[in-house]
Amino acid sequence: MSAAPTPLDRRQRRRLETVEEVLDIALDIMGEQGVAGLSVGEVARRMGIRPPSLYVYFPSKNALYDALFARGARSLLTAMQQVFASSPRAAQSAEARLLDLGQAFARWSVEHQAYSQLLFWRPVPGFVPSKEAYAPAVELFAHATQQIVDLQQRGLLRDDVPADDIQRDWTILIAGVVSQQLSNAPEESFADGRFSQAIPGLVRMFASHYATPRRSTRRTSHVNKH
Amino acid sequence: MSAAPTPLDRRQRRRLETVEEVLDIALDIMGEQGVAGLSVGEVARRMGIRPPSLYVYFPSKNALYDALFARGARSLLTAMQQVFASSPRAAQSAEARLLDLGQAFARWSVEHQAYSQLLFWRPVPGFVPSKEAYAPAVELFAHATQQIVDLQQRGLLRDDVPADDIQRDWTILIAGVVSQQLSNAPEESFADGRFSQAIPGLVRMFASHYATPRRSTRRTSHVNKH
DNA sequence: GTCTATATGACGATAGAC
DNA sequence: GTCTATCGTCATATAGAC
Repeated sequence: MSAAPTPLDRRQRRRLETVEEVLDIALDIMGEQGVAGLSVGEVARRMGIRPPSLYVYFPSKNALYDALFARGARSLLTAMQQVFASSPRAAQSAEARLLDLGQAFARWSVEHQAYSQLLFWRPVPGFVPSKEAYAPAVELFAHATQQIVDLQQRGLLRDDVPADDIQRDWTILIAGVVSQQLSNAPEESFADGRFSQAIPGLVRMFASHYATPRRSTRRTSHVNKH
Repeated sequence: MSAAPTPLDRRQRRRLETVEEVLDIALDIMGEQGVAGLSVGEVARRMGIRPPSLYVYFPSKNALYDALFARGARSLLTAMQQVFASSPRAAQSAEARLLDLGQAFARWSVEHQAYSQLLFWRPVPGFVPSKEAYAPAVELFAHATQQIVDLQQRGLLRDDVPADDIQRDWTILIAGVVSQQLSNAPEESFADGRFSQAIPGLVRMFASHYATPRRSTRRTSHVNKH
């Protein structure tokens, strides 16, 4: 649908290039001033044009935010799909698999902080992402659910707990790492970050907690969580 | 120092009342429009005065944010001190104690979302809280460290892992719950929230992971976390 | 078709009258 | 302590040059 086979003429190609340039510059500004610090005038200033000219490409500032949201969501989805596709059905433990997934997510978040804040928090008053911009995030969530189900079906995660519940706790864990790192140590790299370094230990804790119980082991109930 | 014994005269008392009214209204606006959506003009409008009149009480919009930050941090500290002081040295398990602490923190965060966003995230471009405004948060962090150390000294948490490391993982867990709830389900109450309801299970996982190991149990290493 | 020039109304902030 | 008047900047809209 969106991948139209019709070749783009010069004008359309030039227009797309300009749109990309606007988005690149907007991303720079958000990185410097904070997500809510983006201003249309500043984008125009850096491009050497007047603010009204930008309205040829984006009908409003929120439309610009929406394009940035869509771009960020696609970037994150692409980054995670690398991991989803890696070592398919390999004899990887739940812990190793979850570690790959969690680190990829946290790494992208730390290395794309402006996108992260726009995607995960609500920093811009009045801006709500459109359904189209949000679509890659929905797809990513579905892929992540499937990863949990896969691990359950391979007997690497307990299957007497709904995948949704495991995923909820998993997202809490990773969101916590990202939230703490971005809030308290945004200048630390992923490799050096105090909070990103906690991921292996946390994943080990998580994988142990949701491991398939050994047969005939009397376990403390997981039922009364609700 | 700050609790001056000098009685306030009428003028000073009236001034403080006005300051409190400004802060109350500002909090309302942040709740409706988002933290970055606060505007000096809107505060003045709701008070029935002109915007310049507010500059008698706050020299800038960021000073207003700073007062709100300080107020929020004091409110959170007070809420948590209720829990710190409760059942002192009681024969409470680590899990029960951590559950009380985590739920109190998350409850306050969910029930004071505007403060939470201001305190935990960075939604206002150019605003950095002053040292004085930040002080209650520093004190809260120190209290929380002491809670971990207490549990270690009472033999309820393993003491072969630095309290700082345990606290880091603990803050990640609670920050994750709060972050997910505020981002994805801000309208759900603490009691009904999909993410706040995950706290008991997560605390059980956490308390088990950091429980004092039974004697002569060969355990998977906690050392190679660094 | 894409830009410039220009205008409107809101914002944060300041100066000075009362 | 509150006001009016004012400034510079912002997002946004429109008219018209090329």
